[in-house]
Amino acid sequence: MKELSKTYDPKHVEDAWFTHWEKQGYFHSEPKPGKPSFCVMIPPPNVTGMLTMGHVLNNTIQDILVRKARMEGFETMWLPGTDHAGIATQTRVEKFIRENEGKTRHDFGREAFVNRIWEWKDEYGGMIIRQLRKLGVSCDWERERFTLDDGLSKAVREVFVRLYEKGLIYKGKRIINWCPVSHTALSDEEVIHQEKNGNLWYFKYPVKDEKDRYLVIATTRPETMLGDTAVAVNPKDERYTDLVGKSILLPLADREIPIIEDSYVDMEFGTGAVKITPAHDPNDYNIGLRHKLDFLNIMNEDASMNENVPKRFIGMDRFACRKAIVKELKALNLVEKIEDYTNNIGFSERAHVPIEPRLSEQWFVKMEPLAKPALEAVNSGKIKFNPERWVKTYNHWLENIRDWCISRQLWWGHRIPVFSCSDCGWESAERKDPAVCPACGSKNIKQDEDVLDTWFSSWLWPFSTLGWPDTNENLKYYYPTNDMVTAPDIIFFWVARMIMAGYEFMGDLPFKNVYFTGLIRDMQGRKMSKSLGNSPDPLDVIDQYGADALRFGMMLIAPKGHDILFDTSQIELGRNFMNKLWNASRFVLMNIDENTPLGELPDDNELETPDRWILAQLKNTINSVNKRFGQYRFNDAAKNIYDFTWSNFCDWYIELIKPRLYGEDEKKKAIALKTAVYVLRNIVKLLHPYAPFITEEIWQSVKTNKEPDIMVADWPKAEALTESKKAVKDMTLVMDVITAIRTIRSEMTVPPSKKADVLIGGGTDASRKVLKAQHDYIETLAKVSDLTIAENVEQPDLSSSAVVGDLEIYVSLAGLIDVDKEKERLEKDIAGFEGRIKAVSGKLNNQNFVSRAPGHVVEHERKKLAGYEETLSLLKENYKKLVG
RNA sequence: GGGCGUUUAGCUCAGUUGGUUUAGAGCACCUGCCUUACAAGCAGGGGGUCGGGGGUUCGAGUCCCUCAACGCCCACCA
Repeated sequence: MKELSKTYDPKHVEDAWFTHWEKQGYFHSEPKPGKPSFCVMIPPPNVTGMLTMGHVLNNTIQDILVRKARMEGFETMWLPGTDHAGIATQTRVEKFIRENEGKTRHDFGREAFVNRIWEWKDEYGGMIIRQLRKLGVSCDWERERFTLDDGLSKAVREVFVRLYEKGLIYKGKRIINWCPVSHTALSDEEVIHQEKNGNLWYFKYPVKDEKDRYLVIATTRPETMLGDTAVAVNPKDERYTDLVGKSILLPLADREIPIIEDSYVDMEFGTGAVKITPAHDPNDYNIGLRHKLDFLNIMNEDASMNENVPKRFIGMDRFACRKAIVKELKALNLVEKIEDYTNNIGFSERAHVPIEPRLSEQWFVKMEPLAKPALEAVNSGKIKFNPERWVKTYNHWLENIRDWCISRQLWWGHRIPVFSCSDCGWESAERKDPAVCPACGSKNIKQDEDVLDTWFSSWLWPFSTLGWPDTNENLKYYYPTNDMVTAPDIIFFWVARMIMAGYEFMGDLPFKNVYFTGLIRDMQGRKMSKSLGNSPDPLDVIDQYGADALRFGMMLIAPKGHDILFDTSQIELGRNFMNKLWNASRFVLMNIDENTPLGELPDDNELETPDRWILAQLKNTINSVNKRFGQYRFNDAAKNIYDFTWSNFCDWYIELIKPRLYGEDEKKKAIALKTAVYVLRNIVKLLHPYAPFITEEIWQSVKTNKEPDIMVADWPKAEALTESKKAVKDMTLVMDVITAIRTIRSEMTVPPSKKADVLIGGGTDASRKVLKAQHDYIETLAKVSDLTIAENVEQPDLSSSAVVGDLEIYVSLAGLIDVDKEKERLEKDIAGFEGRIKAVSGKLNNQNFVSRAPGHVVEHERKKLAGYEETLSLLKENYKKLVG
């Protein structure tokens, strides 16, 4: 027997087990040809990241999948790692250096600065991985990877060169999304569109050689007017036909620009005349191309005005310049009106400032050829999405895919492996840095300055982490992986691209299932964010309630694929459950000794009805849990385990076996104990994926010496158990009777200390036989002093009555009966059954129902009605007796 | 402008292919209990007609249409 504290204290348990598991090597996996594998790749968190509730949800789900697979006998490998997160990390370290040393990255130069980031990474990076361990996640920690480590860098380079050689990577001068804070290009996916209240300014542009004639244009971005190189109208717009071909004298800039026609222009919007700024707007850029306009760049990298604008504006920030321009135009009486206007503004995902469309030379991946097999894989069901509805989103993006801007003007990342020769003009992507120009032998070669988008390494994650491009055992054994668990907000960034890369480079799918989690929000439905301060620190929650409670509580409130409104108080449910389980275990352990056989089921003929009942319920629970897992319904499976443990095992079964445990009959006691231990062993196994620590702790006390730790033990088998339909039916009756007596006692406020005499009459020979056989349980659980069960019983004078089916129950209440209360009770019951009878007979009186509904449904309703009527008549009889 | 999701008890949510009771759970609430596993607990109770409207069906919270509210995603109208 083991001494256990009255309240479960996770702190004393969790870290120790994690250390133990790691020491035992349970986390590690090696290919075992012949044995089925189960592999999950962690979505690598940013190396700068800290653990959030979102990570808790995501990684708990992965750990549940992985731990269950491990127990089911798969060779299970969950590969952890971090992402170098180009912009986020570089920005972070720049800030660090600025704050600590007052320097900028330019004070160091590229190489020294990158070295500083590596130093920073070694010291502060990957915090999140250490935090994840507190959660108990069972990653193969020996296989931790980093998107910028040597192996992955090799994969990135190989992929770049292959795509380059295939003609799928090209360099082009385009309008791209420019982040004026990070000074780099961004992909379309890194731009967040937000509706903002702004203005629509109507400016009067003077027409050249036409006195007092103006063309009024509407704009949301006055500052770009300094870069206008045309004004466009729709060719069908008769209002302006006579102006086409004429020129505008652009105010402030004092330039002459043409008035052109283009069908892109919407006649309905604004004035139907549009200022064209080809270097600062994607649409204007296209018009500029069509009409061979000048591309006048008027901004610096930080979105301040450059030397292409009149002197007084040079150096101004774009928004300051906007104000200045409006002011000057107003002074010139060239502002016709200003309207309120709501428009969509693109913000930089990382720096949270409006992006600036900028014309620059960048590298792109041609995506369309890659999209085809990726679309096919998901639509044919080879790769399954859970929930399935995300397929639509996925398809829409892939069907309208645009080329991917992969170059970033940063220092932290994989440098683009393109080299060029300044002597002969040779340029090529190379697997190895060339020493001299392969074309002319010159030493004047240099590498492209840019680095690659972070996602250019992430999209290779499922196979680059396994050693690709080198063929090896790991790749052969673990690829394709099984489940990918991620949030839907990176379906484009990552999921779609991984599928494309999987097919392009491995010729096969990267994973078989994708599970999209919901987002964690606060109780007001707001996203959790640092600035709102509404994101609890998971480590605090773990400290307060324990990792198991956090994991289980989180899973209980996380329905499949839906957002979660999270509040820390909800974790109390998890904590309470852990404590409940702990105490149930304590109870069992207090009663067993060294001689109690563990893991054995008593002989079938020795079992009593409650034993058969709990084992049948256990069977149902195992089956149901397995089914829910198959559907990725982790919350439902958690609920199954919770209900079985709390309601069936604790509330009923433990109470039911107390008479045997406290009785004199050693054999009966042993059978009850064996069964209880058996059930408890299965409970902790079922719960282990959710709550690894407490289940391991309890398991140690109920496992045999030969059995391994729970983390590597066998998953419960439902086949080992029988359905025992009769036992379930009988116990249901017994429990109903007990509940009915308890209800009377409670409503009549009989003190728990006071036992009452109970008479049960009516029913069938069979049902009375069942009750007689189980009378001990009724007496104990309903606190009955004298129990009489007979076909005909006489209602005692001072008693309260209830009806269970066709059984009448009388609880003797001498001195406690309150006639008014009793009347009220019976009236309520009678009304209840009258309501039911009305509903059912309504159905049965409907000829259409009787003739058209399936026979078994009608039959069922008939049986219901008969039962209700019997109950009702008994209730009425009792009521009559009561009121005289 | 397109697409998606949500709307069930005071709160947070279940309700899987339409037919087991008059729709369930946790929290909150009310009553009674420190009953030797557990007061982070035990026993009992009250509370919703399932966003509005229409339809299909013998039968709908569960399918269809429509309206409304909230939320999310995508989209180059200045």
